[in-house]
Amino acid sequence: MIQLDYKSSKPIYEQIIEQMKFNVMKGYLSPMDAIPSVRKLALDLKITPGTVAKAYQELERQGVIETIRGKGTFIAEEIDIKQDDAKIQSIRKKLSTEILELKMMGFDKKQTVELVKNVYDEI
Amino acid sequence: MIQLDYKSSKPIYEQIIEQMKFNVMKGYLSPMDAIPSVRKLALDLKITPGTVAKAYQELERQGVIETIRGKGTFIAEEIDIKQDDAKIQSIRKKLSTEILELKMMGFDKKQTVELVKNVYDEI
Amino acid sequence: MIQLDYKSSKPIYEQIIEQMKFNVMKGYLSPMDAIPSVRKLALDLKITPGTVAKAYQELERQGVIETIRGKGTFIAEEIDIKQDDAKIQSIRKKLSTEILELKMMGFDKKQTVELVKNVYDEI
Amino acid sequence: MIQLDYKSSKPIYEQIIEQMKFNVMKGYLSPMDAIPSVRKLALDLKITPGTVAKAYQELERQGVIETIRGKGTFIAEEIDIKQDDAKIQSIRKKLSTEILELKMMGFDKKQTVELVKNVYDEI
DNA sequence: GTGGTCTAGACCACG
DNA sequence: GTGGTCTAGACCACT
Repeated sequence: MIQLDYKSSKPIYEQIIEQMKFNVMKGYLSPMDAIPSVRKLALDLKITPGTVAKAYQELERQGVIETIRGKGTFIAEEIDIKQDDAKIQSIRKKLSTEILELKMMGFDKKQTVELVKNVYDEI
Repeated sequence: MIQLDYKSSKPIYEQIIEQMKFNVMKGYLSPMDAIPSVRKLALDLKITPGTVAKAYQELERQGVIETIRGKGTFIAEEIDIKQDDAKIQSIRKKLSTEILELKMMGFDKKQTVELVKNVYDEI
Repeated sequence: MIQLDYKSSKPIYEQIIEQMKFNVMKGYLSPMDAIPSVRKLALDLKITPGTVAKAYQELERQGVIETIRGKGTFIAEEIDIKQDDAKIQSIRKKLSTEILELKMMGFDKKQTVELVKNVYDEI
Repeated sequence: MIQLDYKSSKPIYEQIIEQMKFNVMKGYLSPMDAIPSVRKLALDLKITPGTVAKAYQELERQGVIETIRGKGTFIAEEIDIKQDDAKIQSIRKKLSTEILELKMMGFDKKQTVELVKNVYDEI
């Protein structure tokens, strides 16, 4: 369900956040589905519960999951992350960094768009 | 020439690297052009020389700039960053993260490509 | 009669307490009225009896309801919660937290009082 | 600067968040002012750095403070917490709980408003 | 020196 | 059993 890359410089809790979103996007997880408890996922991934808890809290803050006290954690009924202008600007800036790298490697506009289309389809 | 965002989570030295590359890409800096010394740029940006040095080292490693002893630092004569497969994979992974965010906000393929095209043209 | 919000961070038993008080305040429940047994309310709300029992215990402690052995549970004949200074201080502290949030969002005194008046009238 | 109530059921990190906001609201802390480092405040309050860090991260997320890597943490230049409708509803619900308690104690509308005015002025 | 992340435990309220 | 909070350490990147 979640594959961690321990060598990556990306924090573990961010990897969990991203892959949980990916699983929802791909339909592997549907609204109201239960997700593993903090402790269980921690055991599975061989990390400490605190790290999983941090990921879950951020996912809840973003409206992707919902926790019910004493019951467990579930995919949110309605996931609609509103198009926050500030957030789009932030993503745009990050995209800019990656696209600059591609351009420096000689990618032209068409090649870049092609790559983005492929990546989009994978999600 | 370089605009730093101290509040950004992106390290200062990475901001310098990225903007130096951007300046080359836009033609603001051409091969053989002199760039400020470590000390001068550090003074201009009001940061410690160590941070600038770190950026220059990485830029030299990537073949973007060249240091000529006793003369100073210059934009490299021939900047050709080879299309390293490992690097493309790394960029692809980062792009994937950003595009996932867009998709969760409701961006469809066409909107995403449109955004990427705009970003590409800005560089 | 009681509407639970399982996603809320407010404990279920506290939600029961609050809404029972609300029903009394609004006149939906009058002194000597019978209220559902622990088991029945638990069934209705699809929660465990223990949670309902905890709510009833606290309501009885506060003098809002009374249990008559063999007869059932009823709204208290005389509900008069005395103006305990310690309790007022406690409420004042909680109010302060919420009003601080409003003030940070730009609410001036008049707007804040207006909001409070509206809330008061709803109860 | 910060006074913790260790007996309170309110989490320590929330107490820090609230009091930091209070200090800003009262003008005890102004934009660009440095606030104690995570470690220093932890030492002062005799708690672990992790708890302070959690408070600071939430304050940053709310736009009250800004961290500059390797430099420290500062009150944000422009604190303007936007009037999020969802947030106002949430505060309204909490206010409702407190006002219900007051009403049960016999507070009439005028007394309630008076109390709120006093609390507002204290902030 | 700074904050960010993570570990390996613990206790608590809730259901 | 669930998540929430806290402790007491550690290592890391950045400045």
